[in-house]
Amino acid sequence: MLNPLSPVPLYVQLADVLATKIGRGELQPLHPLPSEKHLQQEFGVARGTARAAVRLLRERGLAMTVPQRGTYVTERKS
Amino acid sequence: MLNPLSPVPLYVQLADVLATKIGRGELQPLHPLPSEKHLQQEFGVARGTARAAVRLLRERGLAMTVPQRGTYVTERKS
DNA sequence: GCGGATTTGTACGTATGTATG
DNA sequence: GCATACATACGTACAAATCCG
Repeated sequence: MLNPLSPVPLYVQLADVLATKIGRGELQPLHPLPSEKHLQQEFGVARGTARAAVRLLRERGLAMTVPQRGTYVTERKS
Repeated sequence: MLNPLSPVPLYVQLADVLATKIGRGELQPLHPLPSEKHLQQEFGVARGTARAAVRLLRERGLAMTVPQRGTYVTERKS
């Protein structure tokens, strides 16, 4: 899935993977993203890396996080 | 300086301390902020905590970071 | 209401890479 | 070549809020 040898940081690669899934509709608006723990296990990264990827998605406006609840795909125009 | 028992996270407290110094003019626009290592030592926090504080300052528009150079106080309109 | 599981938040430490001076 | 400084990535631990049985 992710390439540790790429100059593109793992957390960026992971965010891109998730963003692509959102774009494809595999992850739908108002539905939860996989939890940090799930992302760790699925992609074999550390939690900090998974968190950084989710943070990037938030900064891109693709997701929003509710503390102690989870992170949800943002409802989007277009 | 910082209060570990406060409900306010250390990295927020640290960002506030730096923001106050900027506001007072103790840290001036276009001048460098203390390095992450310096912040660690001066405030007795881990590097991740110092980084989080600097990140918060960037998000607040108070500072900008140049990789491998340092973080600089942002030039501000009053 | 209680207890356990889940999930995010904070904080620590360490190591390595890369660019700058 | 060496020191500095930020970037990435790993790991660990505990806290706090939520959810569910």
